[in-house]
Amino acid sequence: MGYRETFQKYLASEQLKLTPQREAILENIVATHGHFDADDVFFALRKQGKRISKATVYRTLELLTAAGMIREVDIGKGHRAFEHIFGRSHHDHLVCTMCGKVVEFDDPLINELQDRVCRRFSFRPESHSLRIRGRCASCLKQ
Amino acid sequence: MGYRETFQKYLASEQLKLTPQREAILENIVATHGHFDADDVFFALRKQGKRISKATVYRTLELLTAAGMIREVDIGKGHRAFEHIFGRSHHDHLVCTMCGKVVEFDDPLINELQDRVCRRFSFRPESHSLRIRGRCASCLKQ
DNA sequence: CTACGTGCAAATGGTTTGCACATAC
DNA sequence: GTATGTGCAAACCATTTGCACGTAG
Repeated sequence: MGYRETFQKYLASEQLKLTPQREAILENIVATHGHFDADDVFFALRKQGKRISKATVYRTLELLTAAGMIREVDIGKGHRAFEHIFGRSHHDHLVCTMCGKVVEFDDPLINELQDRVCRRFSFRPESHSLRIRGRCASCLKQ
Repeated sequence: MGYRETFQKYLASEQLKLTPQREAILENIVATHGHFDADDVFFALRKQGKRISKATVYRTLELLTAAGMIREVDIGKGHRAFEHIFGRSHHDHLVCTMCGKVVEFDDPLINELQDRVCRRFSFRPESHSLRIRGRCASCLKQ
């Protein structure tokens, strides 16, 4: 099932409507590699000449999160950033403290750890977010 | 070396002064178990009858972070939270998505994972923050 | 038709800043 | 004495909200 259908289905299930704005925001997000924030989406659509407001962008990001189509990531900035989830496997982030470069990685050890910790404290795991900070190779050279 | 000395030493090294406000903030923080934010510190000191402003609290939290005496933690709220580091070993957080309860844990696997990932991408690790979200035992019962 | 959605502008709320006065060193 | 620090109020800035108008279903 494509992302348009997924969104459409979610909207229908909540008695919500599919509007040109919501479609445009979704298309923009799917085309985005890596992270984005509300401003990115807003300005990208404005540049395309779309009629859109920031309020709508914020409201739609909320919907897409609820629909499980995007997820909030914390890279450690002052404002919220997201990434889309379609066809993307789980991953965590490695962030360079000098240049800000973000590398995505996936290591099975994290699941083992998550399960072990949850067992220990009788939690039922839902998700995790791991951010490793360090200095990347090229910054180390300087 | 006690925390007062550590702070004093840091301040001196930066040509900064030790003021009653900075002392009071530090004392309050050290006495705090778990997480706190700027407001917590501000109101606690006001309640003690101390003369203090939020601006000073924010400025001092900045200093204490730079001094490596407190660290910002992200529990996933809309605002910044901190925890003090004195005599506390490293740990990560398990957060209940229903009641908000936060459990601290430490599992050596995380270091292994951090090293492995950093080796793979040629980073020099500095720190990490891991947050596992799930449902705690008592919320599961309901 | 009518409930839901939108843009706009104003409100929010945590955090930061400019400034005149106060004070640690 | 003088550089630094403080409180206050105003400024900031991302995000949220109220409202009158627009529109998908």
